Amino acid sequence: MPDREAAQDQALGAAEELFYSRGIQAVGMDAVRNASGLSLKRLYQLFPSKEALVLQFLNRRDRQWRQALAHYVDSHTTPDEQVIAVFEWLHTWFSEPDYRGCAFINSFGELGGISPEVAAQARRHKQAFRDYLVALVTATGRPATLGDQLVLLAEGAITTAAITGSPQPATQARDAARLLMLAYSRHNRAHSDVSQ
Amino acid sequence: MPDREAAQDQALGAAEELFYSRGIQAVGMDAVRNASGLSLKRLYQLFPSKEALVLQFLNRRDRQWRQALAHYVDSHTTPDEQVIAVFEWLHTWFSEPDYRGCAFINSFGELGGISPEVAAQARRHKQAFRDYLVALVTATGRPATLGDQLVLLAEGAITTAAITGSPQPATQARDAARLLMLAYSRHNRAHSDVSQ
DNA sequence: CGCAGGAGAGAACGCTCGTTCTCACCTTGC
DNA sequence: GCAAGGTGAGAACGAGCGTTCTCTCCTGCG
Repeated sequence: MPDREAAQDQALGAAEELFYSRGIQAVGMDAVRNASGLSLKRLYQLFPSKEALVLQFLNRRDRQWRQALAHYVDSHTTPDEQVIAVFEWLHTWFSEPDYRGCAFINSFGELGGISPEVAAQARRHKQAFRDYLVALVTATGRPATLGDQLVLLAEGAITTAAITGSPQPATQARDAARLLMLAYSRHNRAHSDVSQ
Repeated sequence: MPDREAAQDQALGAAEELFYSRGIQAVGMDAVRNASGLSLKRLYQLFPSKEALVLQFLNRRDRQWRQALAHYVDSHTTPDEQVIAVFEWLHTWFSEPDYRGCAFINSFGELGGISPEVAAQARRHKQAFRDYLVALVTATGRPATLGDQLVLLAEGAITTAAITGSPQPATQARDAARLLMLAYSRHNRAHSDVSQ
């Protein structure tokens, strides 16, 4: 049984590339077999079913995505810069040549209606991102409300960049984020009243 | 040949409900047959293939969605109110019991990687929404830049509401939109400088 | 009244998918 | 050296898909 962990990683790597670029249902286990170099038998002793492979793919993707984001944000020092860094990182992500949106939004759209596990995984991922961004925002002394608004800008940029094929939404979202941060800055806070 | 148009509408109505709630690939032509009450033979003489049915479904959905939005917006008078009305309408949409996000984002995630036609249809729909919102924004005397930012808020609200299952993102997006409109109002315009 | 033609219901076909099985082969411990 | 068990390659299987075909029935017109 040579290196179960390495084989799993190889399978998940191949599955990620295929699932992300073509969608999940359009990719058969034969394609994963060919791309990973593993035999079907080995694949099925590493993952009991395709659904298990899909869930582990989402799990791995969640870990890697959040880690890459946090790594970039950590390279910035002030809290305000760290919030803006999120949108800068989005821009580099959108610029990847085979960028095709958020794997969790895509999976939710494709399977969320028929697979509660996939829907739950998407929910967890988005919740984790929201918690992370809200923490960055509250570290600047601003309210969580702003964090939720910035989440919407980021999510909107993710799907708009995917469909238009341009990284520009990241810049637009960053500019809007700057304006909202200004609106919520200590100096302006007393004057802000957006209630009807 | 009794009423080809009515039969098409019946088929498209059934297809819409199934495709939207369960995804496209998960719905077979048999399911469309059962839901529409049409025979398979009739279905195939109305639409030459499943792909044609899918594209017409997206076409119809685009028309109906934009018409419903425009109808709600038109019931408001001032340009500023009309912009905000977009987010109010989103809230009522998100509150529908079987809301499951934007059919075009979902279709793009599921089939955009393997069907250029589906990807193009999603692009067209989002472009039309963007043009509409930008027109509403410029009618208030504010720049198109703001329109693009509000598009991101709306798109983010659409997916966040779908995944979390709550209509609350519409309210958060509306509040953020109000703040951005304030930031871009004539009074503040000279002082806004968000460049790095 | 008879018959041609189209419609409905669903069986059938070819294909692909997820999953399992076969079988020859290779390793490995005694 | 050899039995035993695990492996790889791919065939096989059952189910489900999109699509087409069959067959029966109904309809409407001469």
